[in-house]
Amino acid sequence: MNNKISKAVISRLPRYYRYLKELIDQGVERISSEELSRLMKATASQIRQDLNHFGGFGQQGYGYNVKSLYKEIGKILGVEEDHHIIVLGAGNLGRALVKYNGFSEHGFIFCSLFDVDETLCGKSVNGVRIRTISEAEEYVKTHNIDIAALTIPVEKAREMSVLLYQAGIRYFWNFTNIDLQLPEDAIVKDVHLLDSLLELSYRICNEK
Amino acid sequence: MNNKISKAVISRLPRYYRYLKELIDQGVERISSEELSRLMKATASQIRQDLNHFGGFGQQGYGYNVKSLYKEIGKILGVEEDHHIIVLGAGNLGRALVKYNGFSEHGFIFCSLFDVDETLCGKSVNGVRIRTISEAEEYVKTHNIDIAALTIPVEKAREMSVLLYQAGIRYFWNFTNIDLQLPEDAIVKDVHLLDSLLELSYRICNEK
DNA sequence: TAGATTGTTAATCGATTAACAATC
DNA sequence: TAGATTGTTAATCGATTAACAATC
Repeated sequence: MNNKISKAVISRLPRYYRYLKELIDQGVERISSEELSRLMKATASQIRQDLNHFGGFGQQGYGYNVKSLYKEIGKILGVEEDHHIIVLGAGNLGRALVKYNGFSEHGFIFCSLFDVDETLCGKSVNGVRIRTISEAEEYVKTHNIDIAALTIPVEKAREMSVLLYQAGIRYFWNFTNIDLQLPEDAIVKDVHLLDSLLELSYRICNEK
Repeated sequence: MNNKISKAVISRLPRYYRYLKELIDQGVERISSEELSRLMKATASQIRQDLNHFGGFGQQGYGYNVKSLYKEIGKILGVEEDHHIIVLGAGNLGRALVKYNGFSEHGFIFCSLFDVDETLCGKSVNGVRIRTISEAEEYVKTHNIDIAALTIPVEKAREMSVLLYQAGIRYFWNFTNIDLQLPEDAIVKDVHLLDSLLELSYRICNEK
């Protein structure tokens, strides 16, 4: 089932997932790749190709059952399992992530915040306790943590990403303005906010 | 100079920009595409191709002057011009964006926050005033706004994106969990946080 | 000049789209 | 069965990489 599915395909799965949810909410029971392609502004061909990487979810002459396809993609994306996250940095962004409640319904659980500021230690944000960053290594060694979200300053991020990798973390959600330097088997998902603003800026300046 | 440069190329420019900044900070004066490729984990070929879309910044036998290349890419990205941003939604994420001071050095200026909660009206976040969301349309018509950042709930985002488009906004920084439905000439840069978490989740579940 | 490295063309690779036989 | 639409193979397109002549 899973022989080297390209990043492009994987990155489209959450989008399918979103559109299917919407269709469920609208009470749509079945949909053809053709109809879905019109909604999503993709080609029907691509949709069928993408889905067939994971199995034959459709039925000739009928299309796809919305509910069951939604469920299948959810399974593929792993929303049926819990994922434990720690957040490095209890600044504005780190706290905003923890306060947002939209992640939990897909199995993402914030376990702890960590900050260099010791005066924050012991406080809680949305029920999630803040610890000092020096406790982070020990914490991931003694808890079942899947993902580390990094919302700390660049220099601290360099240091902590390596330290957390050594402690066993392999999945990173990186909000810092650098590329993490980690071994090949670390999976880093970057959210480079400044980069995305700069892309907008490029479009503003070059495409009047 | 500017005949249809692909999105892939444009999306790499901020990254070049970051690495060049770092090299400047380290006091590096010149760099070859070969050296840079090792740093950035790209091919030297790609770097030379990419840069040559915008002009011959290098010199045979020498390489690229770090400072001047940084400056040139900055110009291309438009960091020498100011960009005015409004933020729809004064929730945790909206406030975090406004409070983060790392954008201003590249010309990004937050002009106003807007929220449905009228009790917030008149307050300020990091010196940026909060207004009621019903004032947003009038505000963009009477001020020089380039970018609208959306950090509001889905239903409100659908409504407000159309309204802002009609008021003249063409550039959107979208943090909501939907794809905006706007005419072709609207440029939307999505920051789909849940999508990126789901990609991580996929990797966790499918690549042990 | 010789060496280094670019700018640029050509080759390769991978991803997207088109086409159609299979089948519900 | 006939019509619709998938699953899948083949064709196309675009992006990446390799190669090398140009040139500093």
